[in-house]
Amino acid sequence: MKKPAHPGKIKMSDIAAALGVSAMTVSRAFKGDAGINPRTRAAILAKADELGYVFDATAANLRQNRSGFVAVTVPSIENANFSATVRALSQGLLKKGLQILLANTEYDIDEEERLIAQLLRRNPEAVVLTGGEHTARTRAMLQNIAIPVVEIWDMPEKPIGHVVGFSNRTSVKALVAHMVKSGRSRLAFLGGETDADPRGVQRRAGFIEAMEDHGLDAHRLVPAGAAPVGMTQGAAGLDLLLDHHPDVDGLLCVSDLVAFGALAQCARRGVRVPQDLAVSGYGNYEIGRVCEPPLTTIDVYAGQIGTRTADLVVELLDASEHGVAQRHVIQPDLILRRSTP
Amino acid sequence: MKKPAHPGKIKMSDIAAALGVSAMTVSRAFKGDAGINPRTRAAILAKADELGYVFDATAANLRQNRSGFVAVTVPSIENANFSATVRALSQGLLKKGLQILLANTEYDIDEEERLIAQLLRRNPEAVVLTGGEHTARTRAMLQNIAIPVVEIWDMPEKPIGHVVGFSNRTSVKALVAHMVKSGRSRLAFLGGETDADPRGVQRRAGFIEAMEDHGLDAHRLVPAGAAPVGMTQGAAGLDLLLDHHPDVDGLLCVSDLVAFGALAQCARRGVRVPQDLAVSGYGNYEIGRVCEPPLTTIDVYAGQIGTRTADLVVELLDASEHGVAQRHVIQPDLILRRSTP
DNA sequence: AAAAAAATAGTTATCGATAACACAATGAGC
DNA sequence: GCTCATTGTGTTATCGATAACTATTTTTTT
Repeated sequence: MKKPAHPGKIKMSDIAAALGVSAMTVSRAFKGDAGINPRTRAAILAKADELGYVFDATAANLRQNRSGFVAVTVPSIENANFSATVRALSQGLLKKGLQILLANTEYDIDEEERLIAQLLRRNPEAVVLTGGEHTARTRAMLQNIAIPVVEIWDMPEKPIGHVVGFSNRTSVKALVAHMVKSGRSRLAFLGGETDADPRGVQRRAGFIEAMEDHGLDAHRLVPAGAAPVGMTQGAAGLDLLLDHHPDVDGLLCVSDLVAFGALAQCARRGVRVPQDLAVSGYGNYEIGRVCEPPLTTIDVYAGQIGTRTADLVVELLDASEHGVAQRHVIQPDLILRRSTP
Repeated sequence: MKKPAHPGKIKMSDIAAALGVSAMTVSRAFKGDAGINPRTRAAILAKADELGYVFDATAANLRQNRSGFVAVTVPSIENANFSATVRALSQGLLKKGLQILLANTEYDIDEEERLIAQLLRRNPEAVVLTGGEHTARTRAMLQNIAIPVVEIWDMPEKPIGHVVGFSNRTSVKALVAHMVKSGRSRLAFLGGETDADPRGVQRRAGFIEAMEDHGLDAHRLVPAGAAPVGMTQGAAGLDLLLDHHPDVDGLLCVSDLVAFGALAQCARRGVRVPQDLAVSGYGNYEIGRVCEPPLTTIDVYAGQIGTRTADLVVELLDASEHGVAQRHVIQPDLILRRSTP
């Protein structure tokens, strides 16, 4: 007689043996109430509790070919916008018993490729990618996969599957329009020059486009450094800006964090906002509401992206048939506050 | 003949059949180089790539009784301190091929209990809990479990297993001492009155204790509302403070976020910091470095907590024997900046 | 060249839960 | 009382990878 490979673990058959029923009956007791005598069921659950039984999802997953996992990648969970999305997504999926398998790409699509390869080994039921830029191998891995793929936070031209996002590029136009309308024309853009953050690049491109639409010159482009760019880079960026373009009268920043850094530096240098310099952020972070002056910004509804993605994933998993690729467009809103006139 | 339950999926035996070898040989090709001819191995990997084979970790996990998962709970991933810990933890574990299974408790220990029960079903190899307060059932579930349990971000009196943390209570004393030494004595504490955030409660308790140590009165306690408390609550809290305790000359806040909110409100009300009011934060968030004036704070080394926890978990998993419960104490540091004299 | 050791590959059984089917017991309808 | 539907439970095989063992080369040693 062979000894068991994993000794000591309590399994369904142990409960079954203790009660003189079959393992199948125990299995049924743990699922829906389908076809089991309530008394038997109660006895089984009581005994399971008594024995300290822990359901083994791994075995069930293998047999059923359903993992209950949704694979999710984000550039960095430390970014408040992304963590808001992940939290909402997580909450939405939890209601349906789905667990998130989260991976940080660190703003690197090669790392994303490696992580996705790892995640796929765990049989996720859907894949959610933040951003629309991926390596060729990533696309190949996901192109013909049998599970839903959702790209979020972006509006890729050739999406892999479904999309829940918005156009970073066009959303900037509202900011430029507002600045121009209120009399500013020598506008600058801070950030968005590093390929690692495609959303930043697109915002910058949107700035240039919008300026040209208004017949204005878009040469005031200030780099903020490698992603992730935060408040510190915003402060440094403002110094750069005033060095190179002292005539500037309006500044658009790639995010509220950068804008706040710039704002703080303005305070130190005695630059009055918005009188001397109008400043806008992007993303509607909490800080933009609280700082002085509060920041004009674009709300991209990070939480809503997560919620809608969760709804979409649930819908796709419920529908047995693969419908067409869906494209959910979130409409970002311009939030006017006192940092612009 | 029965049809397969999960049709279409490519498995090791398909690769084996295509090459005229056994499934076991394919399995060996995917693990370390142990005992397999390099040529055979190369052929197998090539064929696997050709067929688009994806390793099924679920099956391997079941057979080996190793999941490669570490279960982690945090109050909220949206808090920058916790997300820094999670990111560092994630990176440290990734090197050893371990994946994080993350759950947000939303500052609720009953929710934590439910989430842990779910997480345990997936056979995690270790459990990491943020905080040291748990329900009785949570403790029961984890007390006699065969895997390492680590509590972080706290210094519980009766830990479940291992600990990587610091004393929220005593770390506040350095702040009070600094304020007193620089001539402030009518100190207030903002936040930490809600049980949902035990770390905040402990910081507040530490404030009261420190005040008594200095022979000062600790009645200036201002509530900041339900967890999570952020910048918005800090701004509102400052108004409350000045209403009830207009004589205050030093303010300790439960976090840098709250402190920043208070700071912004000071700017609006014309309260000069630090001349009229010294302000300190807690946690050394990025904002405290960038705002004006920069915040005196306590650095609790959130990233380091994650890194050390990852190292500990890896060490515990490598050691076959269960050693004694370890207690890693992180030493928080006082960071002096211009928000205090 | 024979014996011993090492390298390589195959066989079988197993991890734990459950789908699919088979079967017994109970109740309804005539 | 007898058939038929319903409910509750048991049996067997299976998901895919791999540990443990056995068997076959190939290489090394004496």
